[in-house]
Amino acid sequence: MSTPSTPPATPPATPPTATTATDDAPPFRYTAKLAGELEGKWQARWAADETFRVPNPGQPGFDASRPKFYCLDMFPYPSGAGLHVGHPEGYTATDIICRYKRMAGFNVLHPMGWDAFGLPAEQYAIATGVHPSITTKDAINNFRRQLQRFGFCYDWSREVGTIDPGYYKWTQWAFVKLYDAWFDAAAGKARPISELAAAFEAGQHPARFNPQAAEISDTDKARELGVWSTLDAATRRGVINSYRLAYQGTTTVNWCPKLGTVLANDEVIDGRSERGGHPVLRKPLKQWMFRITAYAQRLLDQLEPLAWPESTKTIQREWIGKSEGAEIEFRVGLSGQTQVALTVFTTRPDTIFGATYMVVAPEHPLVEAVLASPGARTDAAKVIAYVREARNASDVERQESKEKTGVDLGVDAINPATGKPIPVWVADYVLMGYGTGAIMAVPAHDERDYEFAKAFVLPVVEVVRDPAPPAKPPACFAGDGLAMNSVGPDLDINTLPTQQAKAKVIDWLAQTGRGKRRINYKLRDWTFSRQRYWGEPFPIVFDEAGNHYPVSPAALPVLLPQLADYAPIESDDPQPLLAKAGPWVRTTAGEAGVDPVLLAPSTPVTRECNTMPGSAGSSWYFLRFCDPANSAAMIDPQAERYWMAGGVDLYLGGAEHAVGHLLYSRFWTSALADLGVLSTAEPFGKLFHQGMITSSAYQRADKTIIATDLVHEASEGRFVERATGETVTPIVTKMSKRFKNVVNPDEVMEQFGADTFRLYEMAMGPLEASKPWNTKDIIGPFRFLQRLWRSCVDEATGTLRVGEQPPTEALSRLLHKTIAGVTADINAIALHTGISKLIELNNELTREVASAGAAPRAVVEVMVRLLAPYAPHMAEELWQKLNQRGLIADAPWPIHDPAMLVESTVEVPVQVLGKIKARINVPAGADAATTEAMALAEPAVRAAIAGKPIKKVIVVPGKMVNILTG
RNA sequence: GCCGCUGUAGCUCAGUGGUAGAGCGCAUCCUUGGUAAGGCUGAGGUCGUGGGUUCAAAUCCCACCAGCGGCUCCA
Repeated sequence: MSTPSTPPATPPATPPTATTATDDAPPFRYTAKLAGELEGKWQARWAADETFRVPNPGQPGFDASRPKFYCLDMFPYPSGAGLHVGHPEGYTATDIICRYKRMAGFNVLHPMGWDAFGLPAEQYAIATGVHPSITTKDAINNFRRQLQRFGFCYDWSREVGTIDPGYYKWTQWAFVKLYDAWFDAAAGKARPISELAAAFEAGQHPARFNPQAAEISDTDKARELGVWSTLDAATRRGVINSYRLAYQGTTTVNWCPKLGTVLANDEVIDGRSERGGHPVLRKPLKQWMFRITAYAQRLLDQLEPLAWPESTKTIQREWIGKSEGAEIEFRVGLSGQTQVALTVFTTRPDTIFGATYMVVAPEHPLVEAVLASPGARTDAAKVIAYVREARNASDVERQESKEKTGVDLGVDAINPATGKPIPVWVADYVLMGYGTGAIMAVPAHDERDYEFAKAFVLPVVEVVRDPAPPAKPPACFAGDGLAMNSVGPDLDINTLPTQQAKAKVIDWLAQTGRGKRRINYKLRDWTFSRQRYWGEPFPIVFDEAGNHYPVSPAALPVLLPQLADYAPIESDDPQPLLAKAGPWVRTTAGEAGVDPVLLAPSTPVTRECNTMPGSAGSSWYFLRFCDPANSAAMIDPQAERYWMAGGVDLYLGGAEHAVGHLLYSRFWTSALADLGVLSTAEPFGKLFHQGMITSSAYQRADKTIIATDLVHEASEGRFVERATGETVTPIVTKMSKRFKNVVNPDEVMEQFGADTFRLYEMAMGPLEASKPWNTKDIIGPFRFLQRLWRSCVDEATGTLRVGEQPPTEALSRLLHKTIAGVTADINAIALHTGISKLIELNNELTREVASAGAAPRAVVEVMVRLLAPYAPHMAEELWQKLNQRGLIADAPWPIHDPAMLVESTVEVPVQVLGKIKARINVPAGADAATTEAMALAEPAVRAAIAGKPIKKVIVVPGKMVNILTG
């Protein structure tokens, strides 16, 4: 027997009169209009109450008894086009998780900010003259408005933007911190540069250039410098600089003339810029670089325990690209008696007896040495022509053909193992940027060397035997095996397995001074200069001799100067745009804020005119969210220790940042932790990638994609291009303005409301999968919300329609099953299956409403809380109607009763010879004998057995019975 | 070429050895003062293909096919 509920405590002020559907709809049906009203109402309430503001330790209202949960979204670049439907996918997921965590009793840090430096605003400025800060701020305001429309539970009091001077002050500060630091290989961590200088002074550290420095030549590295105090100032400065984590190096960079800037390797795809697809050239340029390579091993080791997708960890490992092997020195004879050393890196020192020739990269210094002092066979003209052509080739051209090309340098090296001469070639399949830029070629056991040897008819000597050769042995065996043909004057590794052979060769190399064990990494130092305007200025000035000095922390930030125009400087050589700001560029040490101890205040200096790349501000923003307004420090240590303990608890964003942003952030965090700024070296304890939301488009026969508005459906399922009449194939692909298949979230919310939008995007499929947007499917989640609303609310009066009667046993069981399921699903980030469970619960509830006349209050009070993370606005409204105090956002998360999950009887299928013949209901927990007896008593089973002898009966209690007959 | 992921109803996806499921779509009927709607009922599946293991395979193993993503001369 149900009792009518009391009227709601707070009836809506004005009943909705119209709907998008019809004017005849009941006044309190859940329509887009009603949804919009509820959503506005609750968003205003959350904002007014500062519901989602979370205090730091030590601040009023901080509850130390609650565990912390730091949930971070990758902050967006606020483009002028506004949000697309891909943004809210991840943001909705984290919002659901954060709302659940709040209800489950956590202190939740869930911030949002803006990655706002970047090229698009600057290109707009070039075209229109509008300052990038204006367009960027407009875009930010639009993004914020759109995000707030979704009802996300961000703590907006913590909002930061990388373009705020109060923010980039600390980006610059971090740069100086790394500039004033070196990596102590012995300690395995970064230390202040002053400690290195002191160690040099005290003679505790040998006075020499950093042997790991990429920017220092081998000859400088080999120099014995002697006693530190006897060195001249320039040498000492050069030595110190070679250790700094931020240094100036002249490297071949990816110069994009069209964008007027240098790009990082991960910003270049197939020789073209990731942004815009413009051609990229390789040019030598003096750049600020970060010595991230010093951290290669740390970045590998620290990666292991992280709760990241295994695929992303693999990508990072491969990007760092550790390979273990040996460095081997070969003597090369030039003209006359001249000999030079040629050092190679190899992972297969065990194949040294099979090294029948050598190859150097076109950029290798040996090429110049040979041309200066040619051998008897040297064809200088041919070498020069080849090297010139190879050097001028862009990356695209080099990759176009894998045909092996090369030229004999006409000189010989001595294979140290055999003592025999082998020719030295130059070829572009050897890359200057990897290892030493030179290889010993072992054509019998390396595919590339084999192809080259085949093309130029060079000898192939087998030195490794495949212990288990396949039926069709390949021409070239690159695996591990047993050494053969490997005896020389003073080394014999015959019959040794590859691993042992490697060890023995390395020992021999070390003993005879011809080489040593070496670990090589693919990872390169991080190019940190850009020649653009809209980025952080470097806190660096140069004296007239070109020496660099940091701006002292007290003088930060170095503000961006105003420019009259933002067009790139027309020049064959890369030129930074800030060079246009003459009066800003030419200043004095005192005005720039250089420490007077370093440089007298009156000294004329010029400022660094490059700016930092977009990845500067994003390498540490997760730290600033912990303490966004601090003007005295990058981050308060207490706040950092609290929120960053174990790293961010959940970091959600696209997989496209697997190596760029995620690696850079790890490097900054590790280095800043080494230097005592942070307590945690790894920024992101748990990482999750959401999939891309795709959309439909059409593809021509030649695989090009055509915009949706240029196609029509000629007949059922057949699509043709209007202009040509050519048949096109419907496909799913990423959303793009070009394909005219972009969905605007504002319009969707206008039609259905934010709760429906959130539900739809989550119900599309697993968060990590890429999923096509189907506008016609949105009605599904909308109807679910409508039905749920109707289960609880009288559509004619808007009053609650719940009864105080106890729920039926079945509904009660389902309710507890749903609590357990939804909770487990949220914890597992399986948000789509959680929605299904809520739909099923509501379906059962609808049946109960139909029979009893009202929904049991006990069920509704739980169901609404389960709904709250997904559809927070409707949940708040129903919570209020249920006459509950306070916000549902602060309500406790329901806990299920495990006893209610135990079924009293279970249905068990009975198979005869593996085919299901009947289903029987047995008491839960019935043993095998009972189950078997019940199965054999079932008439349909007896019929299937048909009197045949029973050979065996398999019973899995509670699961199934299988009867095998003879 | 290498690595990874995916392949289940028309569509999008759950289901990790033991009864093939959900939402949307589709069909039938009901309601026609809830109607760009609600409800009832239903159809629809060689679980990519082939082999193997097992009493039993969508699920485990092997091979192959297709699609998607990443890397790509890394010595």
